[in-house]
Amino acid sequence: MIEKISQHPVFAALDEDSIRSLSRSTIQKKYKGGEWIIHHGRSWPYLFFVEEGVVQAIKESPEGRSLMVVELNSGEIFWGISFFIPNAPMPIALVAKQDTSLFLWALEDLKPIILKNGEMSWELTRLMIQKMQYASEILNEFAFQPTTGRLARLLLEHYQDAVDDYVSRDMTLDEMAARIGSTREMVCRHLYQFADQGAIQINRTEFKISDQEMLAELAGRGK
Amino acid sequence: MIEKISQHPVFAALDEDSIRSLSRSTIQKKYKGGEWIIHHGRSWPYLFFVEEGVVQAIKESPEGRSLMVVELNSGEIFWGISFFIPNAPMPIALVAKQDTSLFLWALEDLKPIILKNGEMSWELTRLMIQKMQYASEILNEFAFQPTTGRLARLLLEHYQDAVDDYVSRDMTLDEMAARIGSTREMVCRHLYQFADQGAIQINRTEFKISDQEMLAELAGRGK
DNA sequence: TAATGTCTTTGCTTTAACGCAAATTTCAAT
DNA sequence: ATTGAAATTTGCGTTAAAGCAAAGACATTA
Repeated sequence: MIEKISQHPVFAALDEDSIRSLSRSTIQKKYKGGEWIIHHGRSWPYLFFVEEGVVQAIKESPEGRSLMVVELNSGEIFWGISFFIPNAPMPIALVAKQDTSLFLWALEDLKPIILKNGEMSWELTRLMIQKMQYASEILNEFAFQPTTGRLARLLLEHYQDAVDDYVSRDMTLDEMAARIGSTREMVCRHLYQFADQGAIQINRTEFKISDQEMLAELAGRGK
Repeated sequence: MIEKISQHPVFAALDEDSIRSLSRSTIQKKYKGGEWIIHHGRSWPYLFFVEEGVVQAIKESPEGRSLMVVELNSGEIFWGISFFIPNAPMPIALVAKQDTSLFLWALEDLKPIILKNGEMSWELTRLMIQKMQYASEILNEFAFQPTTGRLARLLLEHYQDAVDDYVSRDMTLDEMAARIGSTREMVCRHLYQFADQGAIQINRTEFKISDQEMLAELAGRGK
C-alpha cells in the first residue's frame, strides 16, 4: 500500500513516523460498479486515494438532471468538503463507475500528519489549485461556449484514438449529455451535424474523427 | 500592517520570526479604480491581501464577453495561479473596481514561511476549499438554472437592503449581465417580468423587493 | 442651454436548446 | 432464434436566449 500511495506527490515526502501512523489509520473500502460512495448533501469528512477503479464526481439538479464534473482514476486523490470544513455538505455526489477500491483517511487521523509535514501540505494545496483550474475551465465552457463547442471538445478529448480510425462508441448519448450538460437528443443531433460538416464520421455503433482540425475549430469557437 | 493581516485566519497563527520576514518581503501596490491588476493569460506568481478597495476577478471570452466570477473586498486573500504552479497562465483577469491597495508576496519569499507554519498551510488549504465551493455554486447555477434564476438570486444577494424599501439601482444592466453571464437586454426584460409578477418594483433609477419570498422562489427553480 | 455620452427600455427578428413521442436498431438473456 | 430492454435516431412543436436597432431618460460638460 505504501508503495502505491507514495507515488503521489502529496504523500511522497512523508517521514517514517508519519508513514507508520498513516498506515495504521488507513481504511480500505470497496465499491461495486454503479454503487454510490456518497450522496450529495451529506457530510463526509474523508480524504481518499483511488487504489483501483474509477470514481465519478456528479452534480445533481433538483429536477434530476445531472452533470459529471470529474473522473478520478486510480492513483488520484480527492476528498469530501467536510474534511476541511466541519459538517459542510457535499456539493457533489461520488459514484464508483466500475468496481473500485479506495483508501480512506478520517480528518482526525490525517490532520496531525498534514500539520507536521509542511511539504505534504503544500502539495495538497497545489492539488486543490489544479482541481480548481479544471473547475474554472468547465465554467468557461458553460459561460462562453454553446453546446456544440463543449461536445466537440469532449470528442477530441475522449476519442483521441479515433483520429482517422473507427472505434466503437463507448459512451452512451446520455453519458455524453451528462458531461456537457445537455440532453441525449441534442448530442445526437450535433453529432450528425458534425458528420455533415465532415469533421467526423459516425454510425450507430462506431465513430471516427476524420478531420481533427475542423473538430478543434468547432470546439474553439463553437461555430 | 501586521494588525490588519493578522486578522485573517491564514496569517493568524504565525510565529514572531515568520511575521518579521513576512513584513520585510511585503510589496504594497496601489491601483486606481478601473485599472487592470493583471490580464488573463499572464503568469503572475503572487499571493495578495486586499488592504483597501475592491478587486474583481473576471473571466473573458475570445469574443469579448466577460463574466465576473468573484469580488474580493478588503481583508480578503487571493493569488495568481502561478504562485502555486510555475508559469501557469491566469485563467482570469484581476481588476481594481475602485481605488485599491494590495499587499503582495512573491512565491520565493512566502513559500518558506508556509512550509514552516503548518497551521498557516492548513488555513490556506481551507481557503482554497471555500473558493472552490463558491466556484462550484456558480457552476451549478450555470448548468441547471436558467438566466431568470441566476438573476433572481443576484438580486436577493446584492439588494438585501431593498426588501420593502426603495434603494437606488447601483449596478448597471451591463454589470448585472456580467455577473449572470447574459446580456443587458435580457436582464432588463427579466427585471420587468419580475415586476409584472409582483416580486419586485422597479423604475429607471430605483428598486425594491416587494415580495422576497416570491423572488426566492424564482431563484430556487428558475420558474 | 445645447450637446454629448452613457444607460435604460422596448419592439422585432433570429437562433439555440429543449422536450415529447415514435420509429429503428442493437445487445444481452433466455 | 426469440424476446425484451436499452440505446439511438428523427420529426415536430415550444421556449429561452440573444442580437439589432431605435427611442427615451439622465447626467455631465462645454
